[in-house]
Amino acid sequence: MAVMPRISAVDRRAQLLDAAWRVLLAEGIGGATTRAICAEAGMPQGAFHYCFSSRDQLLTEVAAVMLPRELSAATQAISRGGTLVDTVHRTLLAYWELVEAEPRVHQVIYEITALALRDPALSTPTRARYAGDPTAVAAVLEQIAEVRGIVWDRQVPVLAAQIVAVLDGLTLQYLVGGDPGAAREALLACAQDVAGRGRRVRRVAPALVGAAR
Amino acid sequence: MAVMPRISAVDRRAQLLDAAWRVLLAEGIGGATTRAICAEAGMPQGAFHYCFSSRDQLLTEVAAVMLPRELSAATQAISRGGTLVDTVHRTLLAYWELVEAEPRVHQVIYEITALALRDPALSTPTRARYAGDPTAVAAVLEQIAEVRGIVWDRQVPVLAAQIVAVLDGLTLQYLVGGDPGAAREALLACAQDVAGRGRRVRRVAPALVGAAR
DNA sequence: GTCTATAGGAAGATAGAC
DNA sequence: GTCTATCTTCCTATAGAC
Repeated sequence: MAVMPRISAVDRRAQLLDAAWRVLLAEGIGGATTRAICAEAGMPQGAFHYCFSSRDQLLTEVAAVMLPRELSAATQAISRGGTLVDTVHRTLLAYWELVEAEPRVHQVIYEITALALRDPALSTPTRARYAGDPTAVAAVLEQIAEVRGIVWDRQVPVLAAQIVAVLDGLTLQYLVGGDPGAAREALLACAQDVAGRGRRVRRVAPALVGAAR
Repeated sequence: MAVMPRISAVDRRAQLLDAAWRVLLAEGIGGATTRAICAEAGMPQGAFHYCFSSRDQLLTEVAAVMLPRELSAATQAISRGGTLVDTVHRTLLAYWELVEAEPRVHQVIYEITALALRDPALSTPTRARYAGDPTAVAAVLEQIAEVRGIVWDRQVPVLAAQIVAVLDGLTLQYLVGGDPGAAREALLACAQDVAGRGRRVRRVAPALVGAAR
């Protein structure tokens, strides 16, 4: 067995956070023991508590870093072309492709969420995520409205809550059932429903104002 | 310490399943150890493996019994009065009231679901639930269509998947955020969307015309 | 057939060596 | 300041007593 080189605690922290994420993806929360994480990081288990005061603290930090990454890619996918349905649909799909590309990431998010409901230490980053997602989606909706010259005829936070719920629910269905086709159909249907709530307000041509209603 | 009375294995099984459910509700999956369950059932831990071959087996049986109970109450709430939106809304609310009344039950369902994604033994009852819910919802939709004399202008399985996703997602949001108001608003919005997919095909009796739509 | 003492292992954490 | 041998605890499961 090789002799352990002396490594600063801050470096070890980074290595452990990295290793923890890999273990979480591969083994889930149940498998993310301090021993497994240290093994993945190539260091003895005892080193763990030199960097983190507890397993809980590490999980909390992992959650704080990883949970917010989820939506960022999807919220940049707003495009101008096509119908309103297309625009909404493409935005939803941008998120969905993240789910299909990395289902494990979302699986871990659910595991962390479930754990956070029992463990006060984890609840802060989790609550932040569940408060942040609807807010981010609401921002996207506002952006779409701005770009397309429409208003939503439903309270935007309610619309956002609905969308987040559908995405979360479909993700869960997909993780359990593994049928991406069903999810994509539901996603299109959702896009149609959402687009159905858009009302034109910006003048395109005077003649259209009356027809738009 | 009291002497243990001799009890048949089948009776102990029932007691353990009962106790397991209570422990699951109170402590979650993580706290549902064989020891905790036996303590709750008032029997020594060693008795456990006389009735179940493993902790996994007990959890599987609990899941098989408990998961299907969830929707049954909600699917009996179809009423005829009011608009189509009202009918759909009341049906969704019937389910939602179960969530608000017993959030812990749904929390445990998510925990079992998350565990099942890692543990093949638990996947059977869980998959059954995730396949069964959309089917049950689809049946309710067919029933509503029949009662109201409409057809859905979207594939019923897709509509059902959407509804189940919204309910699952809102439940998760509610468990994390604890805001029933937000969920109820989103539920009403969902009911409006669903009702928007109903197309009248049968002429309703004159007396009902005023009340309908 | 019913029950229990005990094995056997893995977890998180720490005291103290270098 | 960096690292590791060891402690305590709590788990599931079994071998064998009644």
